[in-house]
This record gives sequence, structure tokens and C-alpha cells, in this order.
Amino acid sequence: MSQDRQKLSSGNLVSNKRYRRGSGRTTLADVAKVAGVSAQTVSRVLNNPQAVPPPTVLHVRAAIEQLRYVPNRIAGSLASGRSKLVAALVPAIASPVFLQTLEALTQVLARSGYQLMLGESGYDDADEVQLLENIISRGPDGIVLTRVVQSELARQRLSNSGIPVVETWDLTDRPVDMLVGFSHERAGEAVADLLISRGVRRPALITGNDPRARRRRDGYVRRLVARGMLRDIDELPVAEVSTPAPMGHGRRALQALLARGVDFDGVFCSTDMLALGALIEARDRNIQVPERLAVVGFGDLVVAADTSPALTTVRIDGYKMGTLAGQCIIDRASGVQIVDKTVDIGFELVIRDSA
Amino acid sequence: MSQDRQKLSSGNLVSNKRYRRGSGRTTLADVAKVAGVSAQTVSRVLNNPQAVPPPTVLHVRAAIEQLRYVPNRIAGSLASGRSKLVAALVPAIASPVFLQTLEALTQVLARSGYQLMLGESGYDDADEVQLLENIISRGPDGIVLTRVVQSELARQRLSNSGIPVVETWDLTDRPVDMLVGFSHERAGEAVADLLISRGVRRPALITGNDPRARRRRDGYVRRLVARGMLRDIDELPVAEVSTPAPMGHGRRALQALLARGVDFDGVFCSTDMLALGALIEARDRNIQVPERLAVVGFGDLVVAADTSPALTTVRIDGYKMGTLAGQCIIDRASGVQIVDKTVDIGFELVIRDSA
DNA sequence: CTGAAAGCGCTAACAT
DNA sequence: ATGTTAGCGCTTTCAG
Repeated sequence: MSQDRQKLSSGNLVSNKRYRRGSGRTTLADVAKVAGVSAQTVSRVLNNPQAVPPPTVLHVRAAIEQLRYVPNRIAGSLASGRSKLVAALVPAIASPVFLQTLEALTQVLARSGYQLMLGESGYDDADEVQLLENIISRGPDGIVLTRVVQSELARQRLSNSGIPVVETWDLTDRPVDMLVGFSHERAGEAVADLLISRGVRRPALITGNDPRARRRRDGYVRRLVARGMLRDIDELPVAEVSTPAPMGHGRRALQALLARGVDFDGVFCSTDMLALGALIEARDRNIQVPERLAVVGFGDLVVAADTSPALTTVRIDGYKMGTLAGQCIIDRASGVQIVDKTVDIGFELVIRDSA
Repeated sequence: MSQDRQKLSSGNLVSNKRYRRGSGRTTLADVAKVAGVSAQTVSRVLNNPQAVPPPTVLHVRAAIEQLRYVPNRIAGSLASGRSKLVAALVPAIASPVFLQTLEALTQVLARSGYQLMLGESGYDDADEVQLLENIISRGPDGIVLTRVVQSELARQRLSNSGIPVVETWDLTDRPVDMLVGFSHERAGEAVADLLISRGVRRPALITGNDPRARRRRDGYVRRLVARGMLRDIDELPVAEVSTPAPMGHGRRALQALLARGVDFDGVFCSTDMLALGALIEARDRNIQVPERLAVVGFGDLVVAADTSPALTTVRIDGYKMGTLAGQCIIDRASGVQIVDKTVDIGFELVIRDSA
């Protein structure tokens, strides 16, 4: 299979220094030799077959089969400057929130021959820069972030790299590059309005402690105050848990709220996971939902439709965000001019039975 | 910043052909020039600093900072034959089952400077070979599969590639290379025993249709037959749903089973998701769990502990599998001899309230 | 401890 | 339509 490598074997008149040889794996050159064409032609068959007459294509393909040749894309990437790799960064892999986005992204990208590189950024900004530098050094053709870039240094590194960047799951006035997201503040406001319209008089809040949950809280509180339900945030019964919060935290948060003895008849949970926990806890305590307690979640996880009572929540189309983000990068790679570098995909209230 | 590139600028006496130049980005050579050392020394500072005297290290690091140099690992990978990339393949990204494995993997790998490449294999074997070839062509230093390799062709391609492979979440007599998993048959058997020991007389089954769920079913049925609970599988009330199955499928599967009018007092659900759905449906219909219906899940998702009643299930340590798989690859990369190429991490029955 | 040379396997640019 | 040449940016090898 690789006994055909002998270039330089007798040449090199200067000395008999023995510099390293190939890895022994089959290369383009091997295929070219067997097929009786140049390496370039093999490369064309692989990357741009319509530039080669069909008989030649067939012939070369036969040689590829025969040698079981697998191209080395690392070499290809170095030569071409394109890696066909896209990096995605999520705060926490185990969090179900970004799964649909990731799945959509993987699928759009796969269709165009891209592969996904996954990184975990955490919720804090500890080594944002370092992680990004590691990613950049691997030369992806695009970077998708499921959050907005935090530090100024990170944003500089990103734009210096020249790599297309898509920030998602949030909105900002100063995107690094492209942006596909929605307003957490407005989502919070919408939930406040909803609860009020459902006759809730004394709203409460169960929330994660990440920046985006805080902004949902801010929108929620602002609107509650604006509509005269509260004087300020100190009047709101709040249970804060650390992100990412599993369902159990929702149960215990509702317990904690109840234990305070303050009366409330509606609760906005900053994630569906928390809401699910609240729902279970309420049921266990025979608190009627939504009659005695209205519960609203956020995210519209797949499970939300099948809880009992079915969860009223804010639908975020993670799938769409992933698809759009992937499309942005593919478009950019193929030189398409992106007109709207910022897309607000909005959100949607899904009224089910819990509020 | 990159005005220092002039090698060949006046040379090249033969002709003035203008072949492509560099990308314009800062390279190792640029740093070397600024620091007044050779490229080699800069490379050493980056990859093996203890081989360079501290003052030189500092000096070179300053130049790196000054130029905001980010190494090009693609070039490094090509030259060294090591990419510091590890590929992971999961059947479905949106499935919560493999999340812990993925997270653990990402974390162990990140600690050693590796980055994860993620691929979605699907549950069927449609283009296993093609996907693998795509992965292999990117030269990962390891491949982690969250299933056992199906086709003979795929297994050949993998072993020919010479890349370390870890299959996980299953057991087989013929692993491609390394294996970290557990026996689905035995898990099924254990559930049968558990249900019987809890006084269940007429067991039922809600199951996904993927190969591994089938093997859990096989173990379950075999044991039930062996213990005289059934004559054969046809006597078992079974609801089969397609994998990956969201919670709603569990609700509807229980409905379907109930609608048949056949009596049963215990049900093994092939995933926790299905069990959660069954639990909700049972509660909605006022079927007491576990008194009138014992429910057992599989997987021990984080939520399982916080349902009501808390879910009795089979605990699979996905985190451990991910950690071990990552370790296998790191060890292999550092030349450590792996003694046990197959590790059975087993499983554990977690008895809670639902059975 | 440091540097020069060679080459990793491929593709872009140019020439035919 | 196909081949030739140079070079992508780094690391390995070898020599000082």
C-alpha cells in the first residue's frame, strides 16, 4: 500500500542525513501514482469533481477505494486556510437548555460538510480568553457562542482572529460580529403581564443566578412595579438558586418560599426545570395549580407540554437559533454578504394549564 | 505587527512568479524575529518551556504578548502528527442520556489540553462508515463512541486508522479497541428480580426501539420467564415507542397499556424519561404508585430523585464512563500501556419510592 | 541550550 | 482538462 514512496530515495547528493519520513499512511501522492495522474487531479476529484471528466473521476475513485485512502484534512486545512470546523461554546454541556441549539447546529453544519467542536465555557467569565484562544488556535471557520461575549479582551481576540462569530441566546448593542437572540428583559416583562392578566395579585419569583436569568428578573420586576403590583423588588418573594439548577432546586425553592409565610399566588420560574420542580412540590402539598398558585416557566423544554398540569411557559426556539447561527457561518464562508448581522428571533408565550 | 515578513522578498532570482503568500497573520517566525531567537526556540517556549532557560522564556513570552501571537495548531498538528482533538459520537445530541458522559469527557480532556469534536451518529447505522471517515480524516487523537460499532466495514476503517477508540455504554466480545460499558441484559434481569421481590405478579414493559433497549428487554423477559412469571414474551404487555422518546411518549404508552384492559401491577420503562411520563400519567389517573403500580426506570437522570414519588431506577454512571474513556485516550497518547482494555463499570439499582 | 534544514500532506497559483 | 511548483506554519531531526 505504501511501498510506492521513494521520492528522494536515491537523490539528495549533499549528504545522507535521514530526515523524518512520512507517517506510512496512504497519501494523495500514493493514490495519484496508482491512478496514473497527478496529485492535483486526485485533489480535484475529491473537492471539485465536476472539474474533472467523469471517466477520470471513476478511475481515480477506484484507486482511492483500492488503497482505502482517507484524506488528511489537517494538511488540507493548512494549505487552504479552511478547516470545515465550527466551534460551539455552551455554558454547561449537561444543561438541557442549549441542546436543541446544538443539535440544530450540528445538523445544518453536517449537511455542508462541517464538523462541530464543542467547548464548555462555564457561567462565569473565568478563563473566557484562554478558552477562546485555544479554540481560535485550531482555526475553526466559525465560532458560535450561546451567550454574549463578556470581557473586552475576549471580544478583541475574537475580532482580531477574523473568524466569523455568532453570539446567540441573548441580545446586545455591541455584538462582536453576528447575533441571533432575543430579549430576556422583554420575556420577563411578558411573563409579568401574563400573570397579572391571569388575576395574580401577589407574584413571586424563583430564579437562577446567572446573568441572563437576572435580566429576565429585571424585566419581570420592572413591569410588576410599573403596573402597581409592587413598590420595588424588596417586596417580591424571591428564591434564588445557582445555575445550572436541576429540578430538585425548584422543589426546594418553592418549599423555601412557602416556609417564609408570605402569601403569593403566582410564581415565575426562570427556567422550565425550576418550574417542573415547583409543579411537583405544589402537587405534593395539594396546592392547586393554577387556582391557588399560577406557575410560569421559561424555555419550553420538550417535557413542558406533558407535565400535569401542562406548563405555561415562554417558548424559545433553540432549534431555530442553532439553524440560523449555522446558516450565518455557512453563508459567510461562501462569501454571501450578510445584511442583517443581528436577528431577534423573539419568544412566544405558550399558555397551557399552569397559569 | 506583521511588517517583518520579508523572507524571499528580494530573493528568488529565477523569476518574479508571485505564489501565494502568508495569510497575513502573525506566525512563529514573526515572534522569533522580534524576540531575536529562532523559530525553534519559540516553539520550545510554547511546548516545552523547561527546556529553555527562564530568562529566554520570559523574553520570548514578551514578544508573544506584544504581537498577540496565537499559535496555529493546524500547522502544529500536521507537523507533529498529534491534533489534541478527540472525537465523540452520540446517537442523538438532544438526548439527555449521554450528557453526563459528554460533560465528563470534555472536562477531563480540557484539563490535558484536548478539545472535543462532536458528531451525531443517529440510532440506525445508515452512514456510520461515512461519518467515521469524515471524523478520521480530521485526525483526532482518539475517538469515543457512545455505542458499539455496528458494521464490519466501520470496525475495519477504525482499526486501520490507528486511532485509539473507546466504545462506551455497552459491552461486546469484540471491541474495536478499548471499551468502557456495562451489560444491558444484566440490567434488565436485575429489574425483573427487583419487581418480583417487590411483589409484582403481572409485569409490563414500556420500551424504546433501539438495540440497547431491546437487550434490556431481553434480559428482563428472560428472567421473568425463568422465574415463572410468564411463559414467553407474548404474555408480556409491551408498549414500544421510538427512540429517542420524550416524556410524553411515556404518558401515552401507559395510556395505551391501560387501554388494552390487560391487568398489570408493575412496569419497567426502558428509560427514565419514559418512567417520568408513566408516573405523571398514573398520578393523573389516580393510580397509586407503587401500591397499585410499581414503576422502574433506567438511567437515573438527575430528575429521578426529585419526582413524586421518587423514581426507583437503574443507576448508570455516565460521568464515570466519560471520565474513564477520556483517561483511556490520554493514557494511550502518553504511551501508557493499557492493561484492561475492557472495563465493565456495572450498574446499580437505586430503590426509591416508585417500586 | 540553540539553530538550520527538511518535511508533514495538502491546495492555490500558474502554465500548458 | 491536467500538471508543476511553491508554500501553508509548524515540529522533528540533527548539528553545533
